[in-house]
Amino acid sequence: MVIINSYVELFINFIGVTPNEYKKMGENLEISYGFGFSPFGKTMIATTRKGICSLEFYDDSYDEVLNRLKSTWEKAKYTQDDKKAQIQLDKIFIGKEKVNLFVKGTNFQINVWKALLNIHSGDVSTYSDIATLLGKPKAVRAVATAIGSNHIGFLIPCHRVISKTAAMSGYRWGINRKKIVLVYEQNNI
DNA sequence: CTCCTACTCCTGC
DNA sequence: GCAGGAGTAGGAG
Repeated sequence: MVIINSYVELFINFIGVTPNEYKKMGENLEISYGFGFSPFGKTMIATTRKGICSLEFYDDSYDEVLNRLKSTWEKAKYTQDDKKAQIQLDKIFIGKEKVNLFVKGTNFQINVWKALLNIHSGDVSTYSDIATLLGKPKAVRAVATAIGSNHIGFLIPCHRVISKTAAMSGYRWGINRKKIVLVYEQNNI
């Protein structure tokens, strides 16, 4: 069951490439990344010309999220710009405007991530609902794995997927943060 | 091929 | 209520 309410939401344009497609274009990719703050703590954001390719929360050290960025887009050229990053973060979390996303994943992962975009702010869904939505009701664990490998926090709303028994289940950036994001959204509809 | 998993269901306490 | 096990489909190497 995916509950859909109607209210204004970020308009998200989604471009996905498979690992093979990325191999062909990887050499020319330029990534601008930086560290800033969002309502949910320290945040790293990275963008290409095609769109945002990473948005991750971190607590003490950014080593982990930066390493993950660089291993995902291993052939890209990187420039750091924290000021630009903070401006982007402010637009995302405070304003409401169009956002382009650029992600790398298998077809299965991309389909799962697209499905997440249909869960609106303030609503939640479950892993089995997403699996059913994709026509593979038994692929629950595979769906969960795909959701867990999402690198674009908040914008691809993996925090809106919880387990069927109403437990929060997992979150890459900490269960506690998952709760905080959900409460924040329910209060900001 | 052999692992592993941000799941779910069913049991038995 | 909680703990443990089986079933499960895909992904990663």
